[in-house]
Amino acid sequence: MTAFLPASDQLAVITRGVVDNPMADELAARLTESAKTGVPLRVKAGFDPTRPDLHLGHAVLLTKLRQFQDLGHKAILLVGDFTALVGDPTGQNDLRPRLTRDEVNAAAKTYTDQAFRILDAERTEVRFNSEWLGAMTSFEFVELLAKQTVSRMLERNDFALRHSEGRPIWQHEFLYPLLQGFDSVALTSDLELGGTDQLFNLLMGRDLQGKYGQRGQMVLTVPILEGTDAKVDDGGKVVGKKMSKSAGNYVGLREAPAEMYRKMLQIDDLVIWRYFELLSAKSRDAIAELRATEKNPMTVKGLFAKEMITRFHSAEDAEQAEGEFKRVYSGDAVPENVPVFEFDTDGAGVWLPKALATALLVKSTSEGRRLVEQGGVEVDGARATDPKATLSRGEYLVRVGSKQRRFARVVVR
RNA sequence: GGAGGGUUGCCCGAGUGGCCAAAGGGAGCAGACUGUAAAUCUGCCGGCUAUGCCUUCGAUGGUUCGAAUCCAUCACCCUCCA
Repeated sequence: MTAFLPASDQLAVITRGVVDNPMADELAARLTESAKTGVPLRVKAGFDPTRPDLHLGHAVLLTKLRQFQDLGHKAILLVGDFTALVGDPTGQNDLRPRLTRDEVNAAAKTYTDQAFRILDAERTEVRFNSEWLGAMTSFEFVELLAKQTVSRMLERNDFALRHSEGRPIWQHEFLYPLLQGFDSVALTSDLELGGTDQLFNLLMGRDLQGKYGQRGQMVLTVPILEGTDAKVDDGGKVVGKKMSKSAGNYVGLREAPAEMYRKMLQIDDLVIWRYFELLSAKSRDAIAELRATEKNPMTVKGLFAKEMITRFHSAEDAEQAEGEFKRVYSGDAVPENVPVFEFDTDGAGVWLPKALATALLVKSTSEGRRLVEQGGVEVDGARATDPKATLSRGEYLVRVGSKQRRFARVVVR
């Protein structure tokens, strides 16, 4: 039997960074109850495996789940392999492309590994919702549909918005909240965590559980992390799209340390505090003190980047990433592991834009040509200016851009 | 089932027979400036070893010397009526 901390101590941890805690009283009561009986709460958090990579945005939620785990509660990681096929309309105002079974399986496969960079694998219950949703009969399915009204579904913000603007709402999108809610029934969940955009779906779970004769789950929502391209407006508020791979403003949990470091250092000076608040293990007081004393934004971002890389890789990787970044960006040094591309031309040479495209530094020879014309290309440290230039037999170090600084070694024979 | 409106490049959105690879805005990229960021200014922003060629304006056919623009059919979306 697990020994639980007093409910008040647990609450202090649990409520940090939480946005919505609509059943605060019930939560306190049930923590007390659980501490008394020694029965842990079943805490559910789910992700749909729509993309093969988890990123820092997911880490916010997983970190919260980990906290429950560390308090002795049962963490349930739900992999929405069935719901991924349906597609949650959340966040997008229009239909998102449907995924194939293969895409979902591929994503689900790498998924739990990544989650376990944050969760303790030993103590996590991993479940896939195809287990029950895939096994449902048509009759059971209709029973589920009969538990909710259309008008209630239309209360959901993005449905209401689309409905009023005359944009399409598809039947399968409409179903999504019911399916997610049914997961809570199948798992007899006591509490579900989700992003703020999930509030409707989470409450749907509570509602459905009641209709299936269960004690309805409590819900907590955590903030949606803005992407690395977010800004701070005049009022000091962080504004920006949520972090997502499709928006290209993410830091993936599986990314190489050097890449993570670069991305995190390029976060806006003020936005970095948002990241600290949502992801750092530092206490709020420690963060406030840092903010008051450390005025160099580069130092602040470096601290954050190192903390994250240490968590997802190792302390050693974090040191290396920092060293590499300083060499490459602050000095003129070349990163390690520059990809090498060889061209066999019988001495004829390679047209520079062609070489750039082949080395994947640019998308097309047209783009390569443009970048040369704009002075964005260096060969062996000297700016290339002639878009018609040809690299003759030899070995070259080619660099494109200064923000991204893509490098390649080009060997011409 | 009926009537009407719509489908343009990454996104929004002009364009109703040649001057359209297609206005404008946003996003993005490069340069200058920098601290890696922001702001600002400048340039680019379908492909092709290129003063030209090829592909693109929902799809397919057609009219025409010539179509994103006209016609036909199809698909999809929206609105109103039933």
